[in-house]
Amino acid sequence: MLDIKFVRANPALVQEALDKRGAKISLDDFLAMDQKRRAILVEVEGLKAERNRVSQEIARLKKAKEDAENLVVEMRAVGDRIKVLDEELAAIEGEMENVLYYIPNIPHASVPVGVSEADNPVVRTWGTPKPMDFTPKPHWDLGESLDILDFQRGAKITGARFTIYKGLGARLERSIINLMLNTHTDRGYREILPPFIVNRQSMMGTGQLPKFAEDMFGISGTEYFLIPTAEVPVTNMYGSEILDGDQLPIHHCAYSACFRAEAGAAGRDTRGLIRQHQFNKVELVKFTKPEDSYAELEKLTADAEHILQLLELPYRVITLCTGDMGFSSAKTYDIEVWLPSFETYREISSCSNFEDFQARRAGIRYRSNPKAKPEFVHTLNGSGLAIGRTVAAVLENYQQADGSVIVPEALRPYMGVDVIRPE
RNA sequence: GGAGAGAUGGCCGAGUAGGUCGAAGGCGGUCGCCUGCUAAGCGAUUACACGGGCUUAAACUCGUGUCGCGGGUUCGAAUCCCGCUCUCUCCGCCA
Repeated sequence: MLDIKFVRANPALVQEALDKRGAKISLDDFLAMDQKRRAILVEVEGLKAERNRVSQEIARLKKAKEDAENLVVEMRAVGDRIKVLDEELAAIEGEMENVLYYIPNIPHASVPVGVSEADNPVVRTWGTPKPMDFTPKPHWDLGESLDILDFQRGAKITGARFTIYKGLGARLERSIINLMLNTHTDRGYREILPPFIVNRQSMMGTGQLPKFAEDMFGISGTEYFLIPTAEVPVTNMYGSEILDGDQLPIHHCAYSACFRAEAGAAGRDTRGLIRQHQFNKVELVKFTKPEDSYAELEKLTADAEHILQLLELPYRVITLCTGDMGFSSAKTYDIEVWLPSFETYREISSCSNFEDFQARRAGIRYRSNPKAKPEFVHTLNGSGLAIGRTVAAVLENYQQADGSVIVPEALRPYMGVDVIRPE
């Protein structure tokens, strides 16, 4: 959510930012509502001030056993008028809030202007795909022939885009989770295991709601939602709090299952682990002072990359252009891992600086010193990494001509085996 | 799930036969004083949001709102009424 004072003071700048994003929102109506709101506020507050003053006068008169009936009658009328104005005010504030909640973040000045993923520049590339003297199989074929992934039965017990991991497949998923959590905690992130279900307010806080309700799994009969990412519970942990400046930066890592309805994505990546309604992810979340957030974004991205380096998986980093960025983000790097069967790089992590966009929605503030006024923190997060896609990348990049898969060095202590063969 | 108790400022804790209470007192914090150092002591100060005025801005100042959340009664609500949420205790159930 943007600062209404900032919007008021810089309407042209905000409008330009919205246009660059391709957001079809006009601020004119909003600014007109803002003006009306303040006019009503001035009137109603004046009336309330009068009522407060006269009410004290009534108290004084009654104590002195004098007649106050005239004033009471007068204030009754004032009270009626206040009630009417308060209702008008609530209506207009509701409308404004509704607009404000649907306005995306303003892109950082360093974000390239563009309309689609085709305009995302590559920042750097790490590693080179291993040459293969055979045709690489897609991970779903490998998973099925090794009997470690079961898409058929996953669909039977739940539905499409739900997968069962078996044997060393389950072990691989768990090993990757542990490798990531151990690595990140060693590098200064405090581990969190959050609830996988959150309330509506948390979903508002990080920006999934109200705009993207159709992408979420809500729990019928309740106001609860399955989390689409650990970002939601972990970021909202400090909602409505004022932190001490010396607590910052806060670095958290968190494993969670993630649940996404992604109604609009049907038809893409229908096979394999790439696009599931339920997947596992280790998330990195940071709370920083505003002046540090962009340096922290670089470090966070590097921490996510570090996992791919440990696994020796080739990847590249791209900057999302203005037209391709997520709703809440001010700047996003995507990390894309090489998938041989796709003959391309696919997203495995998304690292974003939200600046104060989420902090304002969720009410996460800090004091730079004990006497300072509270300011909004900056929040950042990134996948560190998506587990299912990492499994896919490991299977595909480490496959051999005979259909077996070599276990990457870094995972062997967790896996207990060097090679995955049909059992 | 059933029964009961509770929710006040950073923390503890007063305040309910409605009236000058944003809220006593204590602790903690900050600033100043004092003091070989430390400890102790003395004084002052110490919520947040929104809006008006002033201003480049801040500071300042005025006002409004906030005593879990939302609504109601009333000239006036921390105090009365209704709904909700959360916490605690006991019972039941349960991994």
